[in-house]
Amino acid sequence: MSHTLGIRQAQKQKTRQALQDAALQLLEEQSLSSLGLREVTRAVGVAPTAFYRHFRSTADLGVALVEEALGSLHPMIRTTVSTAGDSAERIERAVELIARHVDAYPAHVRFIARERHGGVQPVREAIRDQLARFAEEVRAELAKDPVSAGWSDDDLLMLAHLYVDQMLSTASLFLETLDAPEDERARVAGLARRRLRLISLGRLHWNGG
Amino acid sequence: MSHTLGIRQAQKQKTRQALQDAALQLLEEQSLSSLGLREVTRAVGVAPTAFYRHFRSTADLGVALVEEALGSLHPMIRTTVSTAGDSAERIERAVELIARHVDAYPAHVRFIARERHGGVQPVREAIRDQLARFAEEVRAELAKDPVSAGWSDDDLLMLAHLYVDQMLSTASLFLETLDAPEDERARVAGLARRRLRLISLGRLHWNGG
DNA sequence: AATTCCAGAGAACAGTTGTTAACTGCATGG
DNA sequence: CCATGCAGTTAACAACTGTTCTCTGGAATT
Repeated sequence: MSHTLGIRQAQKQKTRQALQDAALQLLEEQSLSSLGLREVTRAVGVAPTAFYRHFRSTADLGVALVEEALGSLHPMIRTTVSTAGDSAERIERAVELIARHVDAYPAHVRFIARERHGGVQPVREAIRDQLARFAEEVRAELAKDPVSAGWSDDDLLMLAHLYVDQMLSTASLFLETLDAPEDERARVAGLARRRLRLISLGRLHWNGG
Repeated sequence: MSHTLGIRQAQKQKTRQALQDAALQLLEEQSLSSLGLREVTRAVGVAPTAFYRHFRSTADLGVALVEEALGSLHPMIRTTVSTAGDSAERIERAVELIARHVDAYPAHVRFIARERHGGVQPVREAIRDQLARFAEEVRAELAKDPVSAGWSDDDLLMLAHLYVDQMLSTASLFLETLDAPEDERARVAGLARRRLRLISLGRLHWNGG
Protein backbone atom coordinates (compact mmCIF):
# COMPACT_ATOMS: atom_id res chain seq x y z
CA MET A 1 0.00 0.00 0.00
CA SER A 2 1.25 3.50 -0.86
CA HIS A 3 1.40 5.73 2.17
CA THR A 4 0.75 9.38 1.24
CA LEU A 5 3.94 11.37 1.51
CA GLY A 6 4.13 14.29 3.92
CA ILE A 7 4.44 17.82 2.53
CA ARG A 8 8.09 17.68 3.30
CA GLN A 9 9.01 14.44 1.50
CA ALA A 10 6.79 15.42 -1.40
CA GLN A 11 8.60 18.71 -1.92
CA LYS A 12 11.93 16.95 -1.70
CA GLN A 13 11.00 14.42 -4.36
CA LYS A 14 9.76 17.27 -6.53
CA THR A 15 13.12 19.05 -6.41
CA ARG A 16 14.91 15.78 -6.97
CA GLN A 17 12.86 15.11 -10.08
CA ALA A 18 13.47 18.69 -11.25
CA LEU A 19 17.22 18.08 -10.95
CA GLN A 20 16.96 14.87 -12.97
CA ASP A 21 14.83 16.54 -15.66
CA ALA A 22 17.20 19.49 -15.94
CA ALA A 23 20.19 17.17 -16.17
CA LEU A 24 18.55 15.10 -18.87
CA GLN A 25 17.92 18.23 -20.91
CA LEU A 26 21.47 19.54 -20.45
CA LEU A 27 22.79 16.16 -21.55
CA GLU A 28 21.38 16.60 -25.03
CA GLU A 29 24.48 18.54 -26.01
CA GLN A 30 27.16 17.04 -23.78
CA SER A 31 28.19 13.92 -21.88
CA LEU A 32 27.60 13.19 -18.22
CA SER A 33 31.36 13.34 -17.75
CA SER A 34 31.25 17.12 -18.34
CA LEU A 35 27.98 17.86 -16.58
CA GLY A 36 28.55 20.25 -13.71
CA LEU A 37 26.63 20.24 -10.45
CA ARG A 38 26.20 24.03 -10.54
CA GLU A 39 25.01 23.85 -14.12
CA VAL A 40 22.15 21.60 -13.06
CA THR A 41 21.11 23.59 -9.98
CA ARG A 42 21.23 26.82 -12.01
CA ALA A 43 18.85 25.33 -14.57
CA VAL A 44 16.43 24.33 -11.81
CA GLY A 45 16.71 27.66 -10.00
CA VAL A 46 18.03 26.29 -6.74
CA ALA A 47 21.19 26.84 -4.70
CA PRO A 48 24.23 24.73 -5.67
CA THR A 49 24.44 23.27 -2.18
CA ALA A 50 20.91 21.91 -2.42
CA PHE A 51 22.28 19.36 -4.88
CA TYR A 52 23.99 17.47 -2.06
CA ARG A 53 20.65 16.86 -0.33
CA HIS A 54 19.80 14.52 -3.22
CA PHE A 55 22.99 13.22 -4.85
CA ARG A 56 26.55 12.66 -3.78
CA SER A 57 27.85 13.69 -7.21
CA THR A 58 26.81 14.01 -10.84
CA ALA A 59 27.86 10.38 -11.29
CA ASP A 60 25.31 9.48 -8.63
CA LEU A 61 22.71 11.51 -10.50
CA GLY A 62 23.63 9.55 -13.62
CA VAL A 63 22.96 6.23 -11.92
CA ALA A 64 19.53 7.52 -10.84
CA LEU A 65 18.87 8.51 -14.45
CA VAL A 66 19.69 4.97 -15.58
CA GLU A 67 17.02 3.64 -13.23
CA GLU A 68 14.53 6.18 -14.50
CA ALA A 69 15.33 5.54 -18.15
CA LEU A 70 15.52 1.74 -18.10
CA GLY A 71 13.67 0.69 -14.99
CA SER A 72 10.24 1.34 -16.43
CA LEU A 73 11.05 -0.54 -19.61
CA HIS A 74 10.79 -4.09 -18.29
CA PRO A 75 7.03 -4.58 -18.73
CA MET A 76 7.32 -3.36 -22.30
CA ILE A 77 10.05 -5.85 -23.11
CA ARG A 78 7.84 -8.82 -22.47
CA THR A 79 5.14 -7.70 -24.88
CA THR A 80 7.79 -6.80 -27.46
CA VAL A 81 9.15 -10.30 -27.81
CA SER A 82 5.96 -12.04 -26.81
CA THR A 83 5.33 -15.19 -28.83
CA ALA A 84 1.94 -13.99 -30.06
CA GLY A 85 1.51 -13.71 -33.84
CA ASP A 86 3.75 -14.87 -36.65
CA SER A 87 7.30 -13.66 -37.24
CA ALA A 88 6.43 -10.73 -39.51
CA GLU A 89 3.81 -9.48 -37.11
CA ARG A 90 6.16 -9.68 -34.15
CA ILE A 91 8.86 -7.76 -36.01
CA GLU A 92 6.41 -5.10 -37.10
CA ARG A 93 5.14 -4.78 -33.53
CA ALA A 94 8.63 -4.50 -32.07
CA VAL A 95 9.79 -1.79 -34.47
CA GLU A 96 6.58 0.14 -33.93
CA LEU A 97 7.00 -0.05 -30.16
CA ILE A 98 10.58 1.18 -30.35
CA ALA A 99 9.57 4.10 -32.56
CA ARG A 100 6.85 5.13 -30.13
CA HIS A 101 9.19 4.88 -27.18
CA VAL A 102 11.77 7.12 -28.85
CA ASP A 103 9.02 9.63 -29.61
CA ALA A 104 7.84 9.60 -26.00
CA TYR A 105 11.23 9.62 -24.24
CA PRO A 106 13.91 10.90 -26.63
CA ALA A 107 16.11 12.26 -23.82
CA HIS A 108 16.08 8.90 -22.05
CA VAL A 109 17.11 7.06 -25.20
CA ARG A 110 19.87 9.57 -25.96
CA PHE A 111 21.18 9.30 -22.42
CA ILE A 112 21.42 5.52 -22.49
CA ALA A 113 23.03 5.40 -25.93
CA ARG A 114 25.52 8.08 -24.94
CA GLU A 115 26.51 6.78 -21.53
CA ARG A 116 26.51 3.07 -22.31
CA HIS A 117 30.14 3.43 -23.35
CA GLY A 118 30.61 6.83 -21.70
CA GLY A 119 33.29 8.16 -19.40
CA VAL A 120 31.63 7.50 -16.02
CA GLN A 121 32.26 3.99 -14.73
CA PRO A 122 29.37 3.58 -12.23
CA VAL A 123 26.90 4.69 -14.90
CA ARG A 124 28.34 2.30 -17.47
CA GLU A 125 27.99 -0.52 -14.97
CA ALA A 126 24.42 0.42 -14.08
CA ILE A 127 23.46 0.37 -17.76
CA ARG A 128 25.27 -2.90 -18.35
CA ASP A 129 23.44 -4.51 -15.43
CA GLN A 130 20.04 -3.30 -16.57
CA LEU A 131 20.67 -4.48 -20.13
CA ALA A 132 21.76 -7.85 -18.79
CA ARG A 133 18.43 -8.06 -16.93
CA PHE A 134 16.65 -7.22 -20.17
CA ALA A 135 18.54 -9.91 -22.03
CA GLU A 136 17.69 -12.41 -19.31
CA GLU A 137 13.99 -11.62 -19.63
CA VAL A 138 14.16 -11.87 -23.41
CA ARG A 139 15.92 -15.22 -23.07
CA ALA A 140 13.16 -16.49 -20.78
CA GLU A 141 10.58 -15.35 -23.30
CA LEU A 142 12.43 -16.94 -26.22
CA ALA A 143 12.67 -20.21 -24.32
CA LYS A 144 8.88 -20.51 -24.39
CA ASP A 145 8.86 -20.52 -28.17
CA PRO A 146 8.82 -24.02 -29.75
CA VAL A 147 11.40 -22.72 -32.24
CA SER A 148 13.89 -22.72 -29.37
CA ALA A 149 13.79 -26.50 -28.99
CA GLY A 150 17.31 -27.87 -28.90
CA TRP A 151 18.84 -24.52 -28.03
CA SER A 152 21.27 -24.34 -25.14
CA ASP A 153 20.68 -21.67 -22.51
CA ASP A 154 23.93 -20.06 -23.51
CA ASP A 155 22.92 -19.79 -27.15
CA LEU A 156 19.53 -18.39 -26.17
CA LEU A 157 21.23 -15.72 -24.08
CA MET A 158 23.49 -14.89 -26.99
CA LEU A 159 20.46 -14.41 -29.22
CA ALA A 160 18.71 -12.37 -26.52
CA HIS A 161 21.67 -10.00 -26.28
CA LEU A 162 21.65 -9.70 -30.05
CA TYR A 163 18.01 -8.62 -29.93
CA VAL A 164 18.65 -6.13 -27.12
CA ASP A 165 21.56 -4.64 -29.05
CA GLN A 166 19.38 -4.33 -32.12
CA MET A 167 16.71 -2.63 -30.03
CA LEU A 168 19.18 -0.02 -28.82
CA SER A 169 20.77 0.45 -32.21
CA THR A 170 17.38 0.96 -33.80
CA ALA A 171 16.29 3.37 -31.09
CA SER A 172 19.45 5.39 -31.69
CA LEU A 173 18.70 5.54 -35.42
CA PHE A 174 15.14 6.70 -34.76
CA LEU A 175 16.56 9.38 -32.48
CA GLU A 176 18.44 10.92 -35.39
CA THR A 177 15.25 11.10 -37.43
CA LEU A 178 13.29 13.03 -34.79
CA ASP A 179 13.57 16.30 -36.66
CA ALA A 180 13.82 14.70 -40.09
CA PRO A 181 11.13 14.28 -42.79
CA GLU A 182 8.67 11.44 -42.46
CA ASP A 183 10.13 9.36 -45.29
CA GLU A 184 13.46 9.23 -43.45
CA ARG A 185 11.73 7.67 -40.46
CA ALA A 186 10.02 5.16 -42.75
CA ARG A 187 13.39 4.26 -44.24
CA VAL A 188 14.84 3.58 -40.77
CA ALA A 189 11.78 1.51 -39.84
CA GLY A 190 12.21 -0.57 -43.00
CA LEU A 191 15.91 -1.04 -42.28
CA ALA A 192 15.17 -2.17 -38.73
CA ARG A 193 12.58 -4.66 -39.95
CA ARG A 194 14.99 -6.19 -42.46
CA ARG A 195 17.72 -6.53 -39.85
CA LEU A 196 15.35 -8.29 -37.47
CA ARG A 197 14.11 -10.48 -40.29
CA LEU A 198 17.65 -11.57 -41.15
CA ILE A 199 18.40 -12.41 -37.52
CA SER A 200 15.15 -14.34 -37.23
CA LEU A 201 16.11 -16.32 -40.35
CA GLY A 202 19.41 -17.19 -38.77
CA ARG A 203 17.54 -18.25 -35.67
CA LEU A 204 15.25 -20.56 -37.66
CA HIS A 205 18.20 -22.36 -39.23
CA TRP A 206 20.41 -22.49 -36.16
CA ASN A 207 22.04 -25.89 -36.01
CA GLY A 208 22.82 -25.78 -32.30
CA GLY A 209 26.38 -24.56 -31.89
CA MET B 1 56.99 10.59 -53.37
CA SER B 2 57.37 11.61 -49.74
CA HIS B 3 59.31 14.84 -49.45
CA THR B 4 61.47 14.90 -46.30
CA LEU B 5 60.04 17.38 -43.82
CA GLY B 6 62.14 20.27 -42.62
CA ILE B 7 63.28 20.33 -38.99
CA ARG B 8 60.52 22.80 -38.31
CA GLN B 9 57.56 20.87 -39.74
CA ALA B 10 58.89 17.69 -38.19
CA GLN B 11 58.98 19.20 -34.71
CA LYS B 12 55.47 20.56 -35.21
CA GLN B 13 54.08 17.18 -36.20
CA LYS B 14 55.86 15.66 -33.23
CA THR B 15 54.09 17.90 -30.70
CA ARG B 16 50.82 17.50 -32.55
CA GLN B 17 51.14 13.75 -32.21
CA ALA B 18 52.08 14.17 -28.55
CA LEU B 19 48.88 16.16 -28.00
CA GLN B 20 46.83 13.45 -29.67
CA ASP B 21 48.52 10.70 -27.66
CA ALA B 22 48.05 12.54 -24.38
CA ALA B 23 44.40 13.23 -25.19
CA LEU B 24 43.80 9.58 -26.04
CA GLN B 25 45.26 8.54 -22.71
CA LEU B 26 43.25 11.10 -20.75
CA LEU B 27 40.10 9.90 -22.51
CA GLU B 28 40.36 6.51 -20.85
CA GLU B 29 38.56 7.88 -17.83
CA GLN B 30 36.35 10.60 -19.29
CA SER B 31 34.55 11.74 -22.42
CA LEU B 32 35.80 14.16 -25.02
CA SER B 33 33.05 16.51 -23.93
CA SER B 34 34.85 17.11 -20.64
CA LEU B 35 38.41 17.05 -21.94
CA GLY B 36 40.08 20.38 -21.26
CA LEU B 37 42.65 22.01 -23.49
CA ARG B 38 44.87 22.85 -20.55
CA GLU B 39 44.63 19.30 -19.30
CA VAL B 40 46.10 18.04 -22.55
CA THR B 41 48.91 20.56 -22.80
CA ARG B 42 49.82 19.96 -19.16
CA ALA B 43 50.15 16.23 -19.84
CA VAL B 44 52.45 16.92 -22.78
CA GLY B 45 54.51 19.50 -20.90
CA VAL B 46 53.78 22.39 -23.19
CA ALA B 47 52.17 25.81 -22.76
CA PRO B 48 48.35 25.95 -23.02
CA THR B 49 48.51 28.44 -25.87
CA ALA B 50 50.60 26.07 -27.96
CA PHE B 51 47.44 24.03 -28.38
CA TYR B 52 46.01 26.62 -30.77
CA ARG B 53 48.90 26.12 -33.19
CA HIS B 54 47.47 22.68 -33.91
CA PHE B 55 43.74 22.61 -33.12
CA ARG B 56 40.94 25.15 -32.98
CA SER B 57 39.34 23.34 -30.02
CA THR B 58 39.19 19.97 -28.29
CA ALA B 59 36.35 19.06 -30.64
CA ASP B 60 38.77 19.64 -33.51
CA LEU B 61 41.30 17.40 -31.77
CA GLY B 62 38.56 14.79 -31.52
CA VAL B 63 37.95 14.82 -35.25
CA ALA B 64 41.67 14.33 -35.83
CA LEU B 65 41.58 11.36 -33.45
CA VAL B 66 38.76 9.82 -35.47
CA GLU B 67 40.95 9.97 -38.57
CA GLU B 68 43.84 8.41 -36.68
CA ALA B 69 41.73 5.68 -35.13
CA LEU B 70 39.65 4.70 -38.14
CA GLY B 71 41.57 5.98 -41.14
CA SER B 72 44.18 3.26 -41.00
CA LEU B 73 41.59 0.52 -40.67
CA HIS B 74 40.41 0.41 -44.28
CA PRO B 75 43.02 -1.98 -45.65
CA MET B 76 42.29 -4.37 -42.79
CA ILE B 77 38.58 -4.39 -43.54
CA ARG B 78 39.06 -5.89 -46.97
CA THR B 79 41.00 -8.87 -45.70
CA THR B 80 38.53 -9.33 -42.86
CA VAL B 81 35.54 -9.97 -45.08
CA SER B 82 37.51 -11.31 -47.99
CA THR B 83 35.78 -14.19 -49.73
CA ALA B 84 38.71 -16.57 -49.20
CA GLY B 85 38.00 -19.73 -47.21
CA ASP B 86 34.72 -21.22 -46.06
CA SER B 87 32.30 -19.53 -43.67
CA ALA B 88 33.76 -20.91 -40.44
CA GLU B 89 37.28 -19.96 -41.47
CA ARG B 90 36.23 -16.43 -42.37
CA ILE B 91 34.47 -15.97 -39.04
CA GLU B 92 37.45 -17.32 -37.13
CA ARG B 93 39.76 -14.98 -39.04
CA ALA B 94 37.54 -11.94 -38.44
CA VAL B 95 37.25 -12.49 -34.69
CA GLU B 96 40.98 -13.11 -34.44
CA LEU B 97 41.73 -9.90 -36.33
CA ILE B 98 39.45 -7.87 -34.09
CA ALA B 99 41.05 -9.30 -30.96
CA ARG B 100 44.51 -8.42 -32.21
CA HIS B 101 43.44 -4.92 -33.13
CA VAL B 102 42.00 -4.30 -29.65
CA ASP B 103 45.24 -5.55 -28.15
CA ALA B 104 47.30 -3.26 -30.34
CA TYR B 105 45.17 -0.09 -30.12
CA PRO B 106 42.91 -0.28 -27.04
CA ALA B 107 42.73 3.50 -26.63
CA HIS B 108 41.59 3.92 -30.24
CA VAL B 109 38.84 1.37 -29.81
CA ARG B 110 37.69 2.90 -26.55
CA PHE B 111 37.62 6.35 -28.10
CA ILE B 112 35.47 5.29 -31.05
CA ALA B 113 33.04 3.30 -28.92
CA ARG B 114 32.73 6.17 -26.46
CA GLU B 115 32.37 9.04 -28.89
CA ARG B 116 30.21 7.31 -31.50
CA HIS B 117 27.17 8.45 -29.54
CA GLY B 118 29.06 11.01 -27.47
CA GLY B 119 28.32 14.62 -26.67
CA VAL B 120 30.37 16.31 -29.41
CA GLN B 121 28.49 16.63 -32.68
CA PRO B 122 31.39 17.07 -35.17
CA VAL B 123 33.07 13.98 -33.74
CA ARG B 124 29.87 11.93 -33.95
CA GLU B 125 29.52 12.94 -37.58
CA ALA B 126 33.13 12.10 -38.39
CA ILE B 127 32.71 8.63 -36.90
CA ARG B 128 29.41 8.11 -38.69
CA ASP B 129 30.99 9.06 -42.02
CA GLN B 130 33.96 6.75 -41.54
CA LEU B 131 31.74 3.84 -40.52
CA ALA B 132 29.57 4.49 -43.58
CA ARG B 133 32.69 4.22 -45.71
CA PHE B 134 33.53 0.94 -44.01
CA ALA B 135 30.06 -0.40 -44.65
CA GLU B 136 30.33 0.63 -48.29
CA GLU B 137 33.60 -1.28 -48.65
CA VAL B 138 32.12 -4.33 -46.93
CA ARG B 139 29.12 -4.13 -49.24
CA ALA B 140 31.41 -4.08 -52.28
CA GLU B 141 33.25 -7.10 -50.93
CA LEU B 142 30.04 -8.97 -50.16
CA ALA B 143 28.78 -8.28 -53.67
CA LYS B 144 31.64 -10.36 -55.08
CA ASP B 145 30.44 -13.44 -53.22
CA PRO B 146 28.20 -15.77 -55.26
CA VAL B 147 25.99 -16.10 -52.16
CA SER B 148 24.91 -12.51 -52.80
CA ALA B 149 23.20 -13.37 -56.09
CA GLY B 150 19.70 -11.92 -56.12
CA TRP B 151 20.47 -9.43 -53.36
CA SER B 152 19.55 -5.79 -53.89
CA ASP B 153 22.23 -3.18 -53.23
CA ASP B 154 20.12 -1.85 -50.39
CA ASP B 155 19.91 -5.22 -48.68
CA LEU B 156 23.64 -5.75 -49.11
CA LEU B 157 24.32 -2.39 -47.47
CA MET B 158 21.99 -3.35 -44.62
CA LEU B 159 23.95 -6.55 -44.09
CA ALA B 160 27.25 -4.67 -44.34
CA HIS B 161 26.18 -2.25 -41.60
CA LEU B 162 25.15 -5.21 -39.49
CA TYR B 163 28.64 -6.66 -39.86
CA VAL B 164 30.29 -3.33 -39.03
CA ASP B 165 28.12 -2.96 -35.94
CA GLN B 166 29.06 -6.45 -34.86
CA MET B 167 32.70 -5.62 -35.36
CA LEU B 168 32.44 -2.61 -33.07
CA SER B 169 30.34 -4.40 -30.51
CA THR B 170 32.80 -7.26 -30.38
CA ALA B 171 35.76 -4.91 -30.13
CA SER B 172 34.08 -3.19 -27.21
CA LEU B 173 33.59 -6.53 -25.48
CA PHE B 174 37.23 -7.47 -25.99
CA LEU B 175 38.18 -4.11 -24.51
CA GLU B 176 36.55 -5.04 -21.22
CA THR B 177 38.55 -8.27 -21.07
CA LEU B 178 41.93 -6.56 -21.46
CA ASP B 179 42.78 -6.95 -17.79
CA ALA B 180 40.69 -10.09 -17.29
CA PRO B 181 41.80 -13.73 -17.17
CA GLU B 182 42.40 -15.56 -20.42
CA ASP B 183 39.28 -17.72 -20.22
CA GLU B 184 37.13 -14.59 -20.17
CA ARG B 185 38.66 -13.54 -23.46
CA ALA B 186 38.02 -16.98 -24.89
CA ARG B 187 34.40 -16.73 -23.80
CA VAL B 188 33.98 -13.41 -25.61
CA ALA B 189 35.65 -14.83 -28.71
CA GLY B 190 33.25 -17.76 -28.68
CA LEU B 191 30.29 -15.44 -28.24
CA ALA B 192 31.41 -13.28 -31.15
CA ARG B 193 31.82 -16.33 -33.39
CA ARG B 194 28.33 -17.58 -32.60
CA ARG B 195 26.80 -14.19 -33.31
CA LEU B 196 28.55 -13.99 -36.66
CA ARG B 197 27.53 -17.56 -37.44
CA LEU B 198 23.89 -16.76 -36.74
CA ILE B 199 24.00 -13.71 -38.99
CA SER B 200 25.71 -15.71 -41.73
CA LEU B 201 22.95 -18.32 -41.46
CA GLY B 202 20.36 -15.59 -41.90
CA ARG B 203 22.30 -14.39 -44.89
CA LEU B 204 22.31 -17.83 -46.51
CA HIS B 205 18.53 -18.16 -46.25
CA TRP B 206 17.67 -14.57 -47.17
CA ASN B 207 14.70 -14.66 -49.48
CA GLY B 208 15.29 -11.24 -51.00
CA GLY B 209 13.21 -8.67 -49.14
C1' DA C 1 2.62 24.33 22.45
C1' DA C 2 7.41 23.42 22.57
C1' DT C 3 11.13 21.02 20.44
C1' DT C 4 13.64 18.66 16.94
C1' DC C 5 14.74 17.93 12.23
C1' DC C 6 16.17 19.04 7.70
C1' DA C 7 15.64 20.95 2.67
C1' DG C 8 17.40 24.70 0.91
C1' DA C 9 19.94 29.50 1.07
C1' DG C 10 24.00 32.30 1.41
C1' DA C 11 28.76 33.38 1.44
C1' DA C 12 33.29 32.34 0.92
C1' DC C 13 37.41 29.12 -0.43
C1' DA C 14 41.08 27.72 -3.56
C1' DG C 15 41.57 25.90 -7.91
C1' DT C 16 40.36 25.45 -12.54
C1' DT C 17 38.98 26.80 -17.22
C1' DG C 18 39.30 29.09 -22.37
C1' DT C 19 41.13 33.04 -24.64
C1' DT C 20 43.74 37.30 -25.58
C1' DA C 21 47.99 39.78 -26.10
C1' DA C 22 52.76 40.60 -26.62
C1' DC C 23 57.09 38.14 -26.44
C1' DT C 24 61.28 35.06 -27.89
C1' DG C 25 64.27 32.12 -30.31
C1' DC C 26 65.29 29.46 -34.11
C1' DA C 27 64.59 27.34 -38.83
C1' DT C 28 63.74 28.99 -43.26
C1' DG C 29 64.13 31.38 -47.89
C1' DG C 30 66.08 35.29 -50.38
C1' DC D 1 74.17 36.85 -44.00
C1' DC D 2 70.20 38.98 -43.14
C1' DA D 3 65.11 39.33 -42.92
C1' DT D 4 60.95 36.92 -42.45
C1' DG D 5 57.89 33.30 -40.56
C1' DC D 6 56.08 30.79 -37.04
C1' DA D 7 56.06 27.08 -33.03
C1' DG D 8 56.01 27.70 -28.49
C1' DT D 9 56.29 30.90 -24.04
C1' DT D 10 54.81 34.07 -20.53
C1' DA D 11 51.41 36.75 -18.13
C1' DA D 12 47.08 38.14 -17.21
C1' DC D 13 41.77 38.23 -17.66
C1' DA D 14 37.09 37.13 -16.13
C1' DA D 15 34.35 33.28 -15.48
C1' DC D 16 33.56 29.08 -13.77
C1' DT D 17 34.03 24.80 -10.86
C1' DG D 18 33.20 21.51 -6.36
C1' DT D 19 33.08 21.79 -1.50
C1' DT D 20 32.84 23.61 3.30
C1' DC D 21 30.55 26.05 6.99
C1' DT D 22 26.89 28.66 8.91
C1' DC D 23 22.25 29.95 8.96
C1' DT D 24 16.97 29.89 8.38
C1' DG D 25 12.22 28.82 8.06
C1' DG D 26 8.78 25.66 8.29
C1' DA D 27 7.26 20.76 8.60
C1' DA D 28 7.37 16.82 11.78
C1' DT D 29 7.36 14.92 16.26
C1' DT D 30 6.34 14.75 21.10
